[in-house]
Amino acid sequence: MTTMKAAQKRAQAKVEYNAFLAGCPSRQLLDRISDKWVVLILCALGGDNSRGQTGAAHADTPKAMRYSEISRLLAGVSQKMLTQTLRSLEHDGLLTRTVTPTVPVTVSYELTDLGLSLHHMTRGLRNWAQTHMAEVLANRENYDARTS
Amino acid sequence: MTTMKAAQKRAQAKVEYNAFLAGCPSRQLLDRISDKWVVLILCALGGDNSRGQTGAAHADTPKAMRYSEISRLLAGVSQKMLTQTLRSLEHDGLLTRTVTPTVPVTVSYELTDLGLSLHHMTRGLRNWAQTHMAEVLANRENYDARTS
DNA sequence: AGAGAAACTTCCTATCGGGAAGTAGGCACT
DNA sequence: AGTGCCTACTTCCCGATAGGAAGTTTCTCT
Repeated sequence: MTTMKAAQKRAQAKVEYNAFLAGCPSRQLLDRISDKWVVLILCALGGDNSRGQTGAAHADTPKAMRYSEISRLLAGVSQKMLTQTLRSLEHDGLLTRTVTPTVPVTVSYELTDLGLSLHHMTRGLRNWAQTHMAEVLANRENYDARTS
Repeated sequence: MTTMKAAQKRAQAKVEYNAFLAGCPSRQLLDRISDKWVVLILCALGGDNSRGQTGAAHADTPKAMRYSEISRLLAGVSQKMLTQTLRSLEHDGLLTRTVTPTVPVTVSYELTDLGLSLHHMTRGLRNWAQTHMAEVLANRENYDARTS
């Protein structure tokens, strides 16, 4: 990693990434995005906030949200994890952090195009969880009954 | 009404589950599937094993794999986590575990239809990680340069 | 008899997430 | 003037959890 320009390196490396390899950067990236808080934050910022509309694809209305808004929507997230996860997503360029020096300072977060592209995946995950919940529950009962 | 058909039940349940609520079962399910080992195992069993083909969608050839095969493919997974994760996926009905009493016992794992449907999501995640790796790397450099 | 192989299981420890309390800095009310 | 409250964090402590390594079981081959 010395004389090659970053852009060149990236272009060449694209073919080489394989998330199954422990040392591969794409594996680390996959590890990071395979995180419950990452998925939920992307869903929140991607606009599929309320319940319902789980099955059908509907227009995304990605919207900027304030720290406290996200905190309220993602019931159960600790402030520490929220801040930490938002920072890492900002670091990777998935969202932008904007500070407005209002009365009490206002910080808003918004998905970038890159973040939006990942949002398509996370929205799918959330929808899957909600639509197949009943099936999974049935399978669990079944399994527990068999192994009792 | 216990005579409700599964499809109906699912359709109704859809409206009720909301992964944003901390207590909702679908939230717990989302937490479980938003796990790096879950994603990688599903990718492995779903058939997109080798490197390459990062961008284009290609035919899945879900295949049964032995414990040791998975262990070898997912470099870096500990035996404990592999066993644990496979059990939880079996418990939820995403894959089947088959023991064949051969010379040294052979255990093979295979995706169920439910697991296969989730595989579509996880494959997307893996592809996303591999195709956008370069972009993320660039964003990180950028971020670090700005905040240095 | 002893080695070896597959698929775990158990134990120990390092790391990580959650809970709660503390911080900054500006306004607003008494 | 001082007390208190607001947002968006940061810090600290502790219990839960992931990882590494070694042990277990059962059978076969040498």
